[in-house]
Amino acid sequence: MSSVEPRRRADAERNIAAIIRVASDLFGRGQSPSMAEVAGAAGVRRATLYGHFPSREELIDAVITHAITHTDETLTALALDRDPADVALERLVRTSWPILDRFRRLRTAALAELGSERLRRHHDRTLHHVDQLIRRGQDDGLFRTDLPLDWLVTTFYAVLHAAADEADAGRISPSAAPDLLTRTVLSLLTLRRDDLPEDT
Amino acid sequence: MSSVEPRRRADAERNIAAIIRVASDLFGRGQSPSMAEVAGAAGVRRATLYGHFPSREELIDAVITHAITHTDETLTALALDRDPADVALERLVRTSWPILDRFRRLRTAALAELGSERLRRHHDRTLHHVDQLIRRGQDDGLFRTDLPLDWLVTTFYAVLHAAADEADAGRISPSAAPDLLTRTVLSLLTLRRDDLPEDT
DNA sequence: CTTAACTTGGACACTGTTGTCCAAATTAAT
DNA sequence: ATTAATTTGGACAACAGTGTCCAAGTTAAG
Repeated sequence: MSSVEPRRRADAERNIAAIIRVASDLFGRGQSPSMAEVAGAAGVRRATLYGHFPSREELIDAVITHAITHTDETLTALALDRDPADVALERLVRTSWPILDRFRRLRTAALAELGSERLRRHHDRTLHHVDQLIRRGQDDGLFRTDLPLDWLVTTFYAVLHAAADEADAGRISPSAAPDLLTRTVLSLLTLRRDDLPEDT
Repeated sequence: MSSVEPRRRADAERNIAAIIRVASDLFGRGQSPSMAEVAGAAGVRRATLYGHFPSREELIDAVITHAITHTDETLTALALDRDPADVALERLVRTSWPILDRFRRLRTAALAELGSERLRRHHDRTLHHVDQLIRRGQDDGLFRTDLPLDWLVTTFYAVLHAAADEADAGRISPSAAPDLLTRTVLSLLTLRRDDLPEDT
């Protein structure tokens, strides 16, 4: 991205970080905050915000870029290509589903405001993690193949999203969510077998 | 609602109908059209629109009311309380899932613009249909009970919504959607020995 | 055909948002 | 302690949306 670091002062660095942090949060909540709201939440004047991000578009772009990096790191650390696919999936859901959901919402917001063109450049390696995991599960005979991969991925995210909505609305407790989600997602993806051995 | 019919002229009646029709469509698509857009799409001047609906809020209110009536009629005609719950559910999904989804989006839009207070008066008898159907399925031992009813209802709608999004985006063909949906929803709701709670 | 209802076209005030600009104050770095 | 980067406070223009108003034109209904 930038080979030339313009030697920024520490307070500028701090403000930029704060702005991206709160903006990620606000946009990730599915809202569409004004620049004034972002600036206010970051404890900064509007002029400062515009000093760092010349336009709303560039702000969103920066937020997306940051989120991709962060999400990708998290998912990579989860080593989703290890262990049987259903085990890896459970690990993913139990520990990181809010991250996945936030990234999804951010992406939706960005899609609405930037259009699909500007978003395509960020070639979604984040979403690819899940894609590959589910495909692996299918290949290994753990996940169902009577429904197309794309559709399975879609429903997976749909359920995550629903859980996040319910949690936000306080209709399910954050502590109950992982269990609910894990069971739902696994029973959605795994092969139907009525002959399950009882070992757990 | 209205015991006093104000003796409207025929063209006014026509315009009101057109406005509600296009507004339902625009809001039901998940967009948030301006009054000008609604008026334009209805083939009417803004002044006329405001003549019938004094404010944006009242327009949305009218659209919601209309949608509830229409949706409720459709669902009632489906006689969801007849046949085994899974059969009734398949009937519902195969024939009327777009209606259900449109109503959901409308409700979301209204929630965002009117707030939850003004929306509570429309006491959601529409959503109740599905609620009762799934409960009946649980009571009859056809649907799983290892997940709470509310959560099952939520995921049901989440999957419908996802299908609608995919269809809108052209990623699944409208002809393939009912099959995909039916299979997904049924395998999500129906009982399987796999999902029995570990202990107890 | 006449009246009353309705629509039109356009103007207007008001609000919220984006984006720009600048002089003065503050703060980090050397 | 000096310099240069950065923030501040506020003003400003431009634009889009809501809601109001009205005089003149059109249309349905008796």
